Amino acid sequence: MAEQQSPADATEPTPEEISEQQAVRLAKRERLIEQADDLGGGAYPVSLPITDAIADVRAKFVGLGVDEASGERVGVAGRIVHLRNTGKLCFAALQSGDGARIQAMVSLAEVGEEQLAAWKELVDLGDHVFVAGEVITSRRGELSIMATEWRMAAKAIQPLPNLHNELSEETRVRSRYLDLIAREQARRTVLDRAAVNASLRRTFTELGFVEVETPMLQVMHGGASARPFVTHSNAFDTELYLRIAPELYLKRAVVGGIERVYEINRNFRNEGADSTHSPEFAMLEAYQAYGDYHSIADLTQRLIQDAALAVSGSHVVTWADGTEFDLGGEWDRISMYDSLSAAVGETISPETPIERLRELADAEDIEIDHPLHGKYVEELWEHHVKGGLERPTFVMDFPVDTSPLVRAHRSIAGVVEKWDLYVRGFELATGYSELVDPVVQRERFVEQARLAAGGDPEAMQLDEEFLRALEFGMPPSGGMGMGIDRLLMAVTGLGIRETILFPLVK
RNA sequence: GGGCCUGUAGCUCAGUUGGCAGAGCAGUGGACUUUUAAUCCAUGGGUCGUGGGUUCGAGCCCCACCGGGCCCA
Repeated sequence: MAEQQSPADATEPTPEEISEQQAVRLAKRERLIEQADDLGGGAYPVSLPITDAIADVRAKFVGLGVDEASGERVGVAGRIVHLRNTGKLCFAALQSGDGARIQAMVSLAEVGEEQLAAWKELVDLGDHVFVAGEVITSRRGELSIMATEWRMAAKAIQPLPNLHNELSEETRVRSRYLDLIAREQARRTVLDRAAVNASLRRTFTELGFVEVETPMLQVMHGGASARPFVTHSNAFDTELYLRIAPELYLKRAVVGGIERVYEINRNFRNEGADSTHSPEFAMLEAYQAYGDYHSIADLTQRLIQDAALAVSGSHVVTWADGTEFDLGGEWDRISMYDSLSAAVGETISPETPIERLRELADAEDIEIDHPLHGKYVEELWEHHVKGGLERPTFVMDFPVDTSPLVRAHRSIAGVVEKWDLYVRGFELATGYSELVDPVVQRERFVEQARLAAGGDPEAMQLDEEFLRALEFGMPPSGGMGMGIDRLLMAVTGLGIRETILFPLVK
């Protein structure tokens, strides 16, 4: 070709920056574009005469035998994940986004010398192509389309990874799009997550709950104990916080009369990031006026069981590694103090002196940071009871001094109406009978503010606006929070990095 | 925060005692009308994470930094 440097070359990567394979493919792209009229519309045609999805063709012709012709024509498009040619006959496996594959056959007899040569010269593994032709089966019985026409649908400039090896863990996470092309489980996880989200919303809707969206950028951060991300608003010339929880706004909604309210959205916590903690994570919170921690436990069990049903078709879910896990039936509700008492062989209650708790902790070499009664009880409980929980279990009635924003138990002194739900060994959700007395709430906030002033970066700020809302009267309510990523882990058995489509990576 | 492992071709990985940088797939040229990770012939491709150091000589040894992973706290 006599054509010299075109102006476009100036903006393209220099040869030093691209691999040999990219250079080859860029040249093929140029040819497709230059000879668009002869080559079916260039490298990136705007539309293609597709008649059927690959999966539909597979389903429709499932009964076709070996080396048979159906007599029916289709036009399909897909990414080439396998490519062979034998001189006058070429084979390609086309894969659609859902992973469905079909074989395309491009033969001299059907497309002619020119189109066959163009296919062999210009089509690479990884390209999206369109083929139209009769649905047949090959001599080996493979369902195929004997092309009478082919077109480039989207030319790939980067070579596809080798699909015969597993992608490295890092490539999977950093280049999830490749993971999705290569791995069925990656595709399934995306669908499972969507199914879980849809199921949650469906269940909430059936139960009369209203979905709202509350601020992600907040002037005050609150609703949880965690370090926030700080950002700056130019318009207000003030610092803003990315929310650590939606709680204080959802409660305002309840005050305003949205009596069954929930939000599914992202929270941000400026803390350690590792394989089980992501700085941003999807969270569900729900509040139910005239409910309490019992009714909200009922709700939580229903939400999770419905989600399991949506993903697995059963309350018995099958994890990625093949093990079955039963999320069905009524889940146990055990008391933290009672279960701890049974485990250590003596009665532990809110009246148990802290000295005795310290002795029990020392005997097990458990180190405690904050020497509160409740801290000892929770640590001892985790040590003695938590590991033995097999079935999903609500652990109820926590010590008051470690749960400052929860309503006191209606009949047991020193205990609050709070539960944690343990599934598969980790804390999946937490629920409360919400504290709605504005005077008590203010006292607890003041205490938190005192801790903050003392340098505790996780302590809550005193949210005067929230307290004012409470002073207008919030009905007695149950509330719960659940991590969506953890729910996915419980239902699918995957690790957290697998459940997040694009985890934060440096 | 501590310990251990890891980074080499587009992808997945080898690389011996410190002595010419390797394989499979992918690519390029050729043969082949039924392939399924086809086969056969020929062949190109490397800032060995980055920067220092030791050495006649460093992918390999030492130091620092960057990225990733595992265990512990």
